[in-house]
Amino acid sequence: MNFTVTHTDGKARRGKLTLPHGEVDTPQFMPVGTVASVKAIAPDDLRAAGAQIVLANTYHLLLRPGPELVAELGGLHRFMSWERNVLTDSGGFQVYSLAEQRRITEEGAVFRSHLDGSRQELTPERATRIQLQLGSDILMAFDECPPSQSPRAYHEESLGRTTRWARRCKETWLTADPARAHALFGIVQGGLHEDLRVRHAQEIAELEFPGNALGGFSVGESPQAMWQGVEAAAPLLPASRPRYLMGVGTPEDLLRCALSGIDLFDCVLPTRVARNGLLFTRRGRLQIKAARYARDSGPADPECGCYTCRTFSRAYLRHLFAAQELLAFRLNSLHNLTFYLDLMAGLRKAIERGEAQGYAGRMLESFATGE
RNA sequence: GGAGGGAUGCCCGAGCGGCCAAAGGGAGCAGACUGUAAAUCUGCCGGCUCACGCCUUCGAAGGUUCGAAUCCUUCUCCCUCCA
Repeated sequence: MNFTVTHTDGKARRGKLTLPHGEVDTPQFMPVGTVASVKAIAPDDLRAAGAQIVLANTYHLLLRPGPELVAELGGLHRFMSWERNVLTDSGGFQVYSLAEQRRITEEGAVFRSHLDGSRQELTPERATRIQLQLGSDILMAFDECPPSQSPRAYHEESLGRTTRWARRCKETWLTADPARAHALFGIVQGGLHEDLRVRHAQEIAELEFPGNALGGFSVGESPQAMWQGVEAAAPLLPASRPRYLMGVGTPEDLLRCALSGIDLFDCVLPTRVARNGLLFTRRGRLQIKAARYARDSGPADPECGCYTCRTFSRAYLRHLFAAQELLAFRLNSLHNLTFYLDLMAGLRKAIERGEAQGYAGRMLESFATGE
């Protein structure tokens, strides 16, 4: 893996990340394909939207279809017919999202499968090996992601463990992948406690991962608190390596956090809300199911060049959604992903020209106009 | 022609003397969604009112009762069976 920052503009960075399955221009957004599929979207659509890397999930693929099967069929890329890059989350987020059915020990986390109730265990070693089996381009360290409102004492306890887990992930990675064909990213936690973030960022930086991530944001705190936390934490991550803000966020979040020096983002938001009838546009959020669009012959976003906006009216998209037609999921998802990826592309250009602030400001203002 | 069953809010459908402006669905309307347990969830959904509350509703008309969607009478319409 190679990462080069080609331009900086304030704290914002324009970079190029070279991975086994192609280059990734940063700042970049990674669509989420948890179970080796970006819901409702085929690889053709992903390419058309401009995606360079997608995210998949260790926990989900462990349960089904199993890493051995994926490996047997040639790895994740071949299995899902996606020849560009894949980042896999370690299952650390499921430590948070499946809190009621899991137990954490020093060794790792024991889950109750949400599919069949069976007992599943993820340890740093196992999570790392599974990601290597999947053939991921970027593996994530196995971490614990506590809710932001957890007591400080809990965060402290958790951080120590996450660091020890990170060390174990690294050892497993270096042993199993001595050539470092796959990259492993460390994850910095610490909630909204700035001193804890500082401490943990140091611990993780010392392990010298090829890239680093901020975890534990957008897990219950206000957007303002998140922006502030990210602004403070981003500079703590080594400047020469990619910085990945996990699980964030809204278009506004991406702009603000990229200005703070974040290079990579992922979020289920654009695809999930697409399936619930919400479209992101340059004029803000558009509830496509709203009655006011029943006779609207215009495109969802007049400035968008995606297949959905080039081809269909708001009235038709509203009809598809109301009729629960499956095409609605694809068209809405394709649009939202295109919007996110275009937003990042625009920001990259702006950084190159030293106009990142202006670009972000104009976009944020535009989002607020509505319609 | 005879016997029985039924008519409830936009639709379907519970209710069978007071706790009923009336369960539950659906439709409609509005909103939420941030490393996906999500084609999920939440709220509103007779009228007036910010609200307390008031008004008008359960096929129609009349009656019984302190009180009726619920009981009685007549009428209208629908369904099933027999001829």
